[in-house]
Order: sequence, then structure tokens, then C-alpha cells
Amino acid sequence: MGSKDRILRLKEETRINILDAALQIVKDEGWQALSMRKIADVIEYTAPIIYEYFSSKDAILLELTRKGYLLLSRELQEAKGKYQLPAEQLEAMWLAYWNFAFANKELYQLMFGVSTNCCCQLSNKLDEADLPWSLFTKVIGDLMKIEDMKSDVICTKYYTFWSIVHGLVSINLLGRNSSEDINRQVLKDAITGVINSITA
Amino acid sequence: MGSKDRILRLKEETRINILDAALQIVKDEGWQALSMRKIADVIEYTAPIIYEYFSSKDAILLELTRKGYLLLSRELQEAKGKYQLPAEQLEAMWLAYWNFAFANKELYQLMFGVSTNCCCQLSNKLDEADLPWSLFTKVIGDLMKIEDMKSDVICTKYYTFWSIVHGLVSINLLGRNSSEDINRQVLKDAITGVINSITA
DNA sequence: TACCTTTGTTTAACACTGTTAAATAATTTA
DNA sequence: TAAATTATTTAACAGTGTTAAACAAAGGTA
Repeated sequence: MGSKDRILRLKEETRINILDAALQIVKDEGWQALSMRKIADVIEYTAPIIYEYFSSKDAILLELTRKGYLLLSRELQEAKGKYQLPAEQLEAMWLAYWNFAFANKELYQLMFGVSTNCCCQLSNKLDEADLPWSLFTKVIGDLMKIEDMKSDVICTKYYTFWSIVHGLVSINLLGRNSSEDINRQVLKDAITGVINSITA
Repeated sequence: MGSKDRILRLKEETRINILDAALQIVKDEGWQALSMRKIADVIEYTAPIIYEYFSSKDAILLELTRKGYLLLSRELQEAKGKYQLPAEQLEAMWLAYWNFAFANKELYQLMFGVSTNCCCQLSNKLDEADLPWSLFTKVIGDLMKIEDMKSDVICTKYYTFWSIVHGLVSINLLGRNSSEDINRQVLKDAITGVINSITA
């Protein structure tokens, strides 16, 4: 009875097709363009068929998230394998993490909730968005005793600060609750660390 | 002709009411629950009225974003005002930033694209999500010569790494393009910095 | 082959979304 | 009071995720 197997294989194939189609649509047109009917179009079925394979749209996204984590893990492992010393391994791994994020931008957004959701493009052109930036760079300039506010050095330091604080914030907002203590610790350590690296 | 003024004042008031209603709905039911008709319900009008005040839903979000930046800026300025030394000012400001994020979670999400959008709650319960974590903590444990993988020290270091890398990644994914050079610089600096702080 | 049952697939519908045009109600102006 | 202007709503469009019912195709059994 190989026919049963053949059918199972076909079913597995359209399951994969659904996931592939979803990701392709997102890559081509962005997250907000993803719809069940569009997926159905690509796999040349009608929308309700998808519910034979996934219980909801969220289930599809969850499966893509899972694939994302597996892919990331593979690349981390591979990066680690290239070195012997832990310090070197660690650096290579974070670089691999970095590269994964940009090579698989859509998956990364899904996994870690970085949304170009609503009006993030717009808010780039928002004058008010520059206010915090100018406040910070001014003080950093004071600290470094540099006049030129747009100096690359200030910019770099600012990004270092911002990255670590924003990273910590968003990790927490997304509900990956590490303990309150650890957060405070990380925050304080990081801030004083960067400040020291400036004044030293 | 004070009646014109009165009408203008009323119009300004419903404009504010719309923004308030939107934010309240989001605070109560989350971003995904926000709809024009729901806003209309709260301000006791029908949906099309809103388009007399805002050209689109995105325009409402943009206005909220603007308010968010202004509020954040105010608090940064206030924090700065409490100290004289730049180093102290800087620390106070980043702490204010941190506090703003959690006190105004919804606004922060809007401003910086931290979405609890799709399946971020779900992905917490995803086994695969622990894979990268265990890979990293293992190496950090090696580096620190600590056996106990769940040690708080390792956890702290891991969060420090993750925060800065994730922060830098998401800032870039959201299109706040700083130059490629600066990014690489920040990334390398930060990683080696934390590694040094471990081995030292 | 003929029938019945199971499986696969589609059509139609529901309740919702943002948004717009037309119709109606209220108010101001002449 | 009548006309004109403004305020507000109703109805509609095209889209969304999702479900139930209708239909088509295949398989098994007699």
C-alpha cells in the first residue's frame, strides 16, 4: 500500500509549501501583506484548505518562528565549531547571531518582535524623534569634552548606550522575564561600563 | 464672535479625546484590539467622524508617537537637571529612559517597534527558543570556568551580550540607518568589552 | 459495474477591519 | 422663514481570519 505513503508525502509537501509561500510573501511584500488568501493563491488552492494543515494563521507564524530558532541554533553551533578558545567562540557566535538577523530579517522580526508594524517608517521623519538623540549626544559630548556634536565618536558611544538599554527593555517588554535584580544589575553594569570606557 | 472659538475648542477637545481613547484601548486590550470603530464607541461618535480629525489610523498612531517622544524628552531633561557632572547626568538619563519604557509601555512599543504582535507570547513556550540560550550560556560558562549553567552570573553576562546585540540589530532593522562602519564598531567594541570584563 | 463511504476541495457566509461617498440631520446665515 | 453650510450617520466597498455547508473525487465493497 505505497499509495498511502505517497499521499502522506504529498500532504507533507503542501505543508512545506504553505510555510514557504508565507515566508516568500513576507519577503516580497512585508508582514502586513501576509494573508491566508494570498498564501492560498501561491500554493494554488483556496484559503480553507490551509486550515487542514494549520489551525490558524498564528500557527503558521509559530511554525516559522520554530524554524527560525532551529536555523539560528545551527549557525551558532557552526560558528562555535570554528574555534577552540571560549573567548573566540563567543565572539564568533555573536557575529553569527548578527549575521543571521540580517540574512533572515523577516524571521528575526518574527522571533524577537521587531515590528515595522505601524508607523515606524513614518516616525523616522518625525522631528521629535531627534530630541532624545540630541539630549544624549550633548551630554556625551560634555563628558568626552568634544565640541562637535556630530562627531562619529559621540555617535558610536550613543549607539552603544542605546543598543544595550533598548535591547534590555525590549527583551523585557516581550515578556522574557528574567528577574528584576538581574535586569537592574545588567543595566547598571552596562551604563557604568560604557561611561568608564569614555572617561578612562 | 466667541462661538467660533467655542467650536474650535470643542474640535480640539474631541481631537484629544480620540488620542486618549486610542491609548486607553491599547492599554486595556492591547495594540491588536485597536480599531477605528472602537475609538468611535468610546468618544460616542461613529467611525467616519474620526477622519475629520485624522487622515488615517496611521496618522493617529503617528500623533501618539510624537507625544511619546515629547514625554520622553521631558523626562530626560528633568533627570539631567538633577545633576551637574556629565557622568552622573548620563546615568540618570538612561535610568529615566528605562523607567519611561515601563511606565509607558504602549508608547514605547509604538515608538521603537517592540511588538507583541503575532506570536511572541506563544514563542515563549517554544522549546526551540531555549536552544540559542543554552548554546551561549554553555560557552560563557566555559569562559568563566563555572560549572553551574544556571548561575546568575552567567545569566547576567548573557543578558548583557544579548541586550546589546539585539538592541543594535533591532535599531538597524527599524531603519534608523547609522553607517555600517559605526555598527561594526559598536558591535565589536561591545562584545570584546564584555568578554574582557569576564576574563579580567 | 453500481453503490456507499470517505476524503479532498470549493463556495458562501459571518463578523470583523480601514476607508469613502452619499444621505440625512442640525445649525448658521441671509 | 428659506437657503446654505456644517455636522453626523448610514451604507457600501474591498479586504481580513475563520467556519459550515455544498460539492466533487476517489476508494472500498458487493
